[in-house]
Amino acid sequence: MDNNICNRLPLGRSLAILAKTYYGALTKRLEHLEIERYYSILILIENHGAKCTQQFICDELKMDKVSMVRIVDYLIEKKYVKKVVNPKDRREHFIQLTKKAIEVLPAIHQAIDEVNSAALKGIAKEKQKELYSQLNSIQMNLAHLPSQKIYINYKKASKKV
Amino acid sequence: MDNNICNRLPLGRSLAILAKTYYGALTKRLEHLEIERYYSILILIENHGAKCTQQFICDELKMDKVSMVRIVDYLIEKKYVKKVVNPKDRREHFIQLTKKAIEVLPAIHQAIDEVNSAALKGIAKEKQKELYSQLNSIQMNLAHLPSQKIYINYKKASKKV
DNA sequence: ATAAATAGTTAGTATTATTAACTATTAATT
DNA sequence: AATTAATAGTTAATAATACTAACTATTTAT
Repeated sequence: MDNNICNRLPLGRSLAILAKTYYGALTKRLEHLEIERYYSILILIENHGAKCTQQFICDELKMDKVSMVRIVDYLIEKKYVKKVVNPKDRREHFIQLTKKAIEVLPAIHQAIDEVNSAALKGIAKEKQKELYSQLNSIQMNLAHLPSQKIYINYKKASKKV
Repeated sequence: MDNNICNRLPLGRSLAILAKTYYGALTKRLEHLEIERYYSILILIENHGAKCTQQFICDELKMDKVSMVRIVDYLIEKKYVKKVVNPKDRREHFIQLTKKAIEVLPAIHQAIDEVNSAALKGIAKEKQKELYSQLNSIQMNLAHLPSQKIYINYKKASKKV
């Protein structure tokens, strides 16, 4: 049997395992901050600026908006973000970083850098870039893949009708 | 802002999104089979043979054994697997494929092949191998990563003590 | 013979995802 | 201008999954 995890399992399963292992390592480094797994949200807002609506965050992180309500509530309770109604469109709420979040972000980046460089150890810098671009390309390829059910092709012999 | 998902988000988050997208595509192709996301288990057993214990499956798929109890129950209910007590060690139960599972596996493989080739479109065969080997190496690197909490390095100026 | 370890199970809890129904607001249509 | 659609966010209910602890049965180690 092949000892490469990607050959033993469906690609998506391998990716899920990687993601879980990565999250475990990262979350342990940051669990005392009480941001759970929500550092991605802080980083998203950090990158995108003061105009992140909940819907935007859901779209970027491929999460559903119902779950996002509670996550944002949690982050507000922990004082990492605040909600600001968009005066131009009062349906939208901008989720913005607080002073506390800004203070904490360097530690988050440090943890991510540590785990990233541990994860990518042994992979040359150019290869890392190539890997990132391949992963991005996979995501793009899958994002709008039409779905068609696959049916079982029973052999006539095994079907006694 | 960089438009590559891996540069916008922590690597683990990008991988989780990829995994989710992949699973979505695959599950839609197979949802009528009522194996939920458990085709990985069938494939694992297919590869490893008749001596897969629940614990082995958990170790391979990085799942916890408590959840595995219910999943195996579900797969038994749907007649995809059966439980056989290991006569050499009666604590262990081998999880084995049924005739139904064996009949269904070609359809699962076809679906995986379809989604894989869609996902990897535009990536040359040798590059695919390289990608798989990089993903495997990331998993190995992360698997036994020691964890150390990262603390916030407050500037003296911002701390009025 | 006893203690420790392992495989699996059950119960309880927490997290997350999913669906549907809802409010408030904005945009589109007649 | 009035009505209808659509959008952002919320709430409630349900289902899936993960995690912890406590438990049984069995095997291994002392």
